[in-house]
This record gives sequence, structure tokens and C-alpha cells, in this order.
Amino acid sequence: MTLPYRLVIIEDDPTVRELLHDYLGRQPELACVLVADSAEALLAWLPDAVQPPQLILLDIHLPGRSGLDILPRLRQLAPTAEVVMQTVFEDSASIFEALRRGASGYLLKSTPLPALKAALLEVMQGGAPMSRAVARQVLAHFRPRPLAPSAVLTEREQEIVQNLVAGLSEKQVAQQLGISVQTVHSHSKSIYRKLHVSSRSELLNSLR
Amino acid sequence: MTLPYRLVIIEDDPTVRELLHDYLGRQPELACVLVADSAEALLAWLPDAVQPPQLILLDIHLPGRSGLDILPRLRQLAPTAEVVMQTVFEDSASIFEALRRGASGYLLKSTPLPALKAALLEVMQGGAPMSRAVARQVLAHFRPRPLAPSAVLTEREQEIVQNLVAGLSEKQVAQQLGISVQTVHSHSKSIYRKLHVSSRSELLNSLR
DNA sequence: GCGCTTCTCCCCTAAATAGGGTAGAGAGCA
DNA sequence: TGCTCTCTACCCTATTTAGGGGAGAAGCGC
Repeated sequence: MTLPYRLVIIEDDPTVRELLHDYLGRQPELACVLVADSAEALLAWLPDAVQPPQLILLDIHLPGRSGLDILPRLRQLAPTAEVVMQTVFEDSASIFEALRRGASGYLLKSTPLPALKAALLEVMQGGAPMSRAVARQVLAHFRPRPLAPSAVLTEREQEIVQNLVAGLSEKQVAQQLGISVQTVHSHSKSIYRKLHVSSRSELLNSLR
Repeated sequence: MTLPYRLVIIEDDPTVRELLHDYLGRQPELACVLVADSAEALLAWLPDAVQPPQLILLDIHLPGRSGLDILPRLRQLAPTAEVVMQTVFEDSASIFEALRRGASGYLLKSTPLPALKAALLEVMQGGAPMSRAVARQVLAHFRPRPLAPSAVLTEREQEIVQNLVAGLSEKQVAQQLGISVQTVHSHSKSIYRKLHVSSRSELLNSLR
């Protein structure tokens, strides 16, 4: 078989760390090249590493600098490494921040060890493993906000809103829908009145 | 065990359809309440259905109306149903459009039958199954765009861009940064020139 | 010093947008 | 038949944005 993937485990809880080390270290597909308890330890080790790690399993809440904070630095020092975040939190802020900063996977700590192993291997095969709850939140992020639009606005008005927030000018919206600019303007006036905003800026903000 | 999930399969290729029907129909966790070859058949059947379906496996490229097109209508007629899209395409436009319109999962047609079954069950458990390539594209969507801004624009200009795309007016940006409206305007002129756009609409579009 | 860039602010005109009206054509409903 | 709602389109004025110009101050490299 091919060489095992060089894996780094960063986890502050000694019990959990040993559990991960024991289990993942026994897998023939993985080789633990570093097991440490802090982000600082990882950053200090990276320049001395003979070979850069391919996989980094990173706890998100660590003493000192959090796993989130070191993500950008990590991408500088080990640009080829895939980072999988592990956390007990499933708040969307942490999730999106981690993804934005370049994590390739996001697993809850409740993930069973075999599933964790599978996730690590999936990352190396070009995947992006996410725990159920995480994947749902990521998906929900793409849905249009059901705030005001769906209930208050007419179908045509929602159509106009979609085009406006997509960045089209009123003129472009008019062309797109095959109606006059004045009509688009009339609709946007209604929209602004219904959503209690008074500019496209506010509209964008209210739908964020 | 609990009742099997009521599943609808929409697939135009007769061979594939029968394959899906055969395999998924044999699973004790699933009950195929409708197997059809077109989006129209599904829309026509829904009002007559004794019980609404819980799961809809929907091919994205269908003769007549595409699976994408009927998603909004589907969410009206069967708001509680979870929709899993299946396709040979993995272009990001289709993916994001499907997710935006309310799909709960996005699988490539290359997905093996057992994995397909697992994905369907995962949806019912609150998950959001995605094929590897799809998950990667979804994740990549959260990364900051390395397009023009970072390379071409100055630090201050990037700051202005962020505020502009956030939906603030030039006046608001001026207040935010503690400078005059004219200065903000000067910056945005430079930004437009550098990014080859000529309105905020185009700017939003170019950064999408 | 000199040139260059960046950030700041101002001038101008033209175009787009905001907000206030009015109004006709259709659809749906009591 | 009226009534209401929606979509359509136009009128008006005021504000904001776009795009052209110029210009001073500060910083950087040669």
C-alpha cells in the first residue's frame, strides 16, 4: 500500500489526546508525526519538521491561542496540509469562521473514532467531511433568508429583490424581466416601504 | 422498527430508474410511493397523494422542466419533503442554485447504491449529504476570493470595497472610516478603474 | 532632491436611485 | 356590479453615485 499520511494531532485534554493518539496511531493509513497540546507547540514544531504534515486534526478551543486564530498562520507555514477542525461547539459563527480561514473539514467531538478516521481519509481524497449538524448549517447558509420577503412581498416583488441584491441595476432588472425601468422603480418603492428600508444599502443589510 | 420513509424517485433514464427502484425499494427503511420519469409527473401526482412524500430523489437534468426549475414549486406543494438532487454535473452554478432553492443534499450519479441509501437516511436524520466533489466546492465558497482585491487594490481600497459590498452607502463608509464622502468617492473611482467595473452593481457581480 | 504612490479633499457634469404622486389594465372576490 | 390587489407605466423633485478633472501632504526608494 501507499505510505501512511503524516498526521498531526493538537488536543489539550490529555485523556482525549491519548485516546486519539492510540486509535489513529494504530491505523496503517496514518502516521502521527506530532501529538501536542497547544497551537504554539505546533507552530514551533513546523519549521523543524523534516517533512511537512499532510493532515492536521485541530481542536478549536485550546488554552492560549485558539485553533481558529492559528489557521491563517498555519496556511503559511504548511500550505499543503489539510486541516480538520474538531470542536464541541456547533455555533455557526465558529463554523463559518473556520471554513473561511481555510479548514477542509469540521467535525464535532462526538464523532466516533472510526468515523473520525474515515473523515481524515476522505479529506486526503479531496473530500470535505462535515458532521451532520455542521453540514446542515452550511447548507442553510445558501437558502434565501425567509425573514420578511416570503411573507410580506408579492411574487413579483420577491423577484425584483432577488435581482437587486444580486447586484443588478434597476435598468438591468428591467431588461432582465422585460419591463420598464419605471415599473422596476415602482416595485422597489413598494419593497422599501414594506421592508422599512430607504436605500439599496439598507436592503442588502436587512437581508444579510 | 419505525415506518419506512415515503420516497419519490424522479429519473428519466429507464435503466437507471429501474435500478434505483429495485435497490431502494428493497430497503426496509424506504418505501417508494412514486417512481416517475419527469418533473411534471411529480407535480401532477402531489395533490392527489394520500400522504405527502418525505424524501424526493430528483434528477437535475430532465426532459422538459429541469429538476432545478421545479424546486421552488416543490417546496410549496410538499414543504416537509426533503429533496436530494442527483446529477452528472458538478459545476458550481448548478450546485449552488440547487442548494439555494432548498435542496437538502447533492449527490453525483456516480454514487454507489449503498452510499445513496445511506445519504437518503442521513437526510432524514437531519444531515446534508454531499458527494466529495460537491462538499469541496461548497467549502471553497467560503474562502475569501483571491481574485483581484488582494493583488491589485491597496489596503485602504480593500477596506472600502468590504464596506461597499457589505451594503453601506458611500456616506456611511465615510462615517465608518472617519473620512469625507469625497475621499470615499475617490477611492471607489480608483477601485472601479482597477477592477474594470463601472457601477456598484458590477462590483458586486465581479466579487460574487 | 526627485519621482512615485497613497491617502486625503475639492471641483464639475451626468446618470442612477429614492420617494412622492397618479393611473390604467386584469384578476379575484363579495 | 363594485371593490381590492397586483402589475404596469408615467410625472415630479431630491439625493446619491459615476466619472472626469485637480491638488496638497506623507511616505518610500533611488
